Amino acid sequence: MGVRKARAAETEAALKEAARRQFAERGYLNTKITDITAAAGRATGSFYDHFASKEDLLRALLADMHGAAHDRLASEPGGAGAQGDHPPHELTDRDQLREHLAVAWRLMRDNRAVMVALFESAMAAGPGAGEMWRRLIEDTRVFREHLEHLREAGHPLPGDPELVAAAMGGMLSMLSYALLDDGSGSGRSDEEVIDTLTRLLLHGLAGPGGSA
Amino acid sequence: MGVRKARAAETEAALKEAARRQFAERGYLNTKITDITAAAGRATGSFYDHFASKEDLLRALLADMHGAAHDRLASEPGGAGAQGDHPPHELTDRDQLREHLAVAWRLMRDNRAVMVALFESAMAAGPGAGEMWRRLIEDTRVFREHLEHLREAGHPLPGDPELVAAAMGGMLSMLSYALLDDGSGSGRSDEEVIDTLTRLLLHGLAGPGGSA
DNA sequence: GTCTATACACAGATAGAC
DNA sequence: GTCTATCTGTGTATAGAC
Repeated sequence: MGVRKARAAETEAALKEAARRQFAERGYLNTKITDITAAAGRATGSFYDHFASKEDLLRALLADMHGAAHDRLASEPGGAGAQGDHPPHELTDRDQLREHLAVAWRLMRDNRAVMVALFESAMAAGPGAGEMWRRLIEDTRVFREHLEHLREAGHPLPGDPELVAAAMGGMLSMLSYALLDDGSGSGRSDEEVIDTLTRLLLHGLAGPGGSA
Repeated sequence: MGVRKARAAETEAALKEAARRQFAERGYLNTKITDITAAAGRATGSFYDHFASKEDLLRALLADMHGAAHDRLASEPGGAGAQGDHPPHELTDRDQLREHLAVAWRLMRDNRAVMVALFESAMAAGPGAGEMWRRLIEDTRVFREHLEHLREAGHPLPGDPELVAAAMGGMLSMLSYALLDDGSGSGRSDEEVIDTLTRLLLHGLAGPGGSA
């Protein structure tokens, strides 16, 4: 790779990194192109040598995230890979439910900038487009599949798998957006949130016994 | 009231009504002042004779909503009024939980425009402001209070009342935003959603028996 | 590829006639 | 109070020198 290309790659990386920082702290909608270039120490015009628009940049960030996630999965010990179906699975098992929620929560935390951006982007499209529902369904595919397996195994569910999964996903994304701010007030630990959600989703408000 | 004032009131009402329609179908952020005036059959400039800004208009719509809600409560048979504390209450009772969820759901449905607008408005403020968390806490005050009563009565909860209430509220608002579109695809009835949420929140995924 | 300077589009808001 | 016409501010995107 030539020096010129290296420089270019460096600039592109700087822009992405700056964008991530800006999105996480000011939000996607509030961040202007000039905020990103300024934070990256580059000129405004340079932005367009790498990305066609803010939306295009977001797509790039999303691709990076997916790539990283894929790499991580591929190097896992168990190595189920990208298949997505891990065999013996019950979402009604406390530890396994907790693990699923923890994975989702950490994913959101570690990629907060992209999550925030996608969220705001979908929101700005407005309702009516049904964009929000589409994304919710898509992002909770894993939950839905687990629930369908449960149902096929004869376990009674609270409702249609797709709807239940969407409800769980909505709870997660809303909470993460609202309180996953860098040290924002609330001062709740990841553990507290995950434990609380696990208990709520496993046994509900009535508690384990169901005697009340 | 003179004819002139009546005309003015009429225009203001028309603007509000048009805004509600526009917000509900295109979203708050996407709706321009000119969209509202055009839909109301008025000139652009007239808008500012009644509202200082789009945000100001939203505040007015919110006030109207609160006013209507207050009136409705005051004319209720039981008539607990605006006090907010209805005595014998257990969120662990199926019918009472369902009723609470149904009330919240219907509120969101009937005031979809305002809900959407508030949601998008808070979102546009970006995270970091903690605005989303603040609103979530505020809007789930009733849930939180019920949960605190339960806790004081010795009932074990999934976690801190404020957090559990926020989780429930987040689930509700996210779902309502995503699928409470006027006849938008999904084709789920209010009853299905409310029943599903009731079951999920009452007994969780493990079901009533807790035997699994 | 990166910069500076600038054109362009658009939404918010105002001025002044009626 | 309502209208038409217009100004302004702001963010996106491009042009052209280096």
